[in-house]
Amino acid sequence: MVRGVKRRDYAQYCGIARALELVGERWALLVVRDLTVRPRRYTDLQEGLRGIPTNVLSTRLKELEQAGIVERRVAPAPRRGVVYTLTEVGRALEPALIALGRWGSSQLGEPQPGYVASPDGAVLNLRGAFQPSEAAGLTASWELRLGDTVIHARLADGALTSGLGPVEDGADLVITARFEEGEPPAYRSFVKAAREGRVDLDGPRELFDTFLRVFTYPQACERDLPTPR
Amino acid sequence: MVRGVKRRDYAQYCGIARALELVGERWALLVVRDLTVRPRRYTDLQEGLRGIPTNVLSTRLKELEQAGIVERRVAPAPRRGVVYTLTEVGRALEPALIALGRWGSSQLGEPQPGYVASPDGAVLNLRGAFQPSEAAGLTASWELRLGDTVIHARLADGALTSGLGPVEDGADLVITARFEEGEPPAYRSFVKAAREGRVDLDGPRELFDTFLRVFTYPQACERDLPTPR
DNA sequence: CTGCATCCCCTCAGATACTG
DNA sequence: CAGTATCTGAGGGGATGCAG
Repeated sequence: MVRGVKRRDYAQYCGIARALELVGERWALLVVRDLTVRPRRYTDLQEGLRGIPTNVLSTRLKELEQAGIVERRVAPAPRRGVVYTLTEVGRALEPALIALGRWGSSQLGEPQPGYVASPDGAVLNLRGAFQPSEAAGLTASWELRLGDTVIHARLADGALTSGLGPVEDGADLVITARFEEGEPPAYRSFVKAAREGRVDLDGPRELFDTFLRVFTYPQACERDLPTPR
Repeated sequence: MVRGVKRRDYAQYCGIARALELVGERWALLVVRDLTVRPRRYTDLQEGLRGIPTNVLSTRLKELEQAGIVERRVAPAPRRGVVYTLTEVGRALEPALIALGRWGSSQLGEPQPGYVASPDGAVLNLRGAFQPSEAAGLTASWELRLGDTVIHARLADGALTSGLGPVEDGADLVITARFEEGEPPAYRSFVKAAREGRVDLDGPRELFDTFLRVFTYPQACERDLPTPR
């Protein structure tokens, strides 16, 4: 073992290797994903990341805090407790998350039984599906309803803001997905439903076509999930 | 354990989670990084990823091939052997690699003793440093010499092509870094040398300033910088 | 309740030796 | 050159305990 090199380091002076050292551990980027959308408490994260062992979540949060990516704060009077947020450094990971989500979405097969979908994941996948070139100059707002999950997307002269919850002062178009049995409330499922016409619209129909152009991409590289060995 | 969910899966119907299932294992994205720049043999990869255990490299390559990211081919007559390349799906990971590298570069400290730098990593980090807005409409070519590593970058009306080796029919400007003792031939070290004037130029000086504008981003702890000759 | 810490178990990574 | 075989230990998965 060379001096100055911790065992789990890659020992490469490279941005990609450094990124993987900091957020390459298991579950780490999913923690960042959820915190990118909104601040969360420990138990919120446990729910959004269903299946994460409590000791792993605890360890990741400490490591991410140590790395200056996550901030741990004690919440004020009503609903006291601990709230985790991203630092500026942590928020700077969003482009990487979006790029990974863009690629991974193209590699999603059919939802497996037992698969879940977190609202935070849906927001990030929406942002990954966004096609700026199709949105140039547009101004409009949409409200997407994926089961209990409500997402807003607003274009102001082609610039996107998006997040959880409804659009303030009403969306131009509300799109409610009619999910089938067992279909998780993921963004990908929402797009599938929209393409197949399994949606209810409240607003001008042409804005629905605009939505499909601006917030989806051709699912060229589709493939099935590998069969368990 | 729920049916249909392998133990190491995240069991989330989310593009980011899917990406991490496919390329989130240790060393996996670094293998893809090296293959993004050029096809490589097994031993090439071992050298570029110094420190990777041979059984892990072997396992990762099989997994990546299984996932349709990497292709294994037997090379033709001269220099027979096995050559690994990326598939279309694998090449589609480049934006994610670049985004991760951009972020990770901002988190790189001083090079630790024992750290190495692969030529392939330098190319990807160059692409991550590229600022399209600063390059709009520009046409020019640079050759960067980082020790034994030679990188070319060519702008054609603002569009970048880059890779290893010199520019065909000569670069407009050749920039040779004068590295200090122990400084690894990484892109970040090259930028540092350039900013501190530790470079030799062969070509018009104004193209050097253009290079700094187009291929670097502000890094922490910037100070007044001496001008190179 | 929330926010962890501790336990055991087992998988996978690290290191090294060896082979078609 | 392109891996396989084997051993060991770190770290993740899962259940449980417990303090504020």
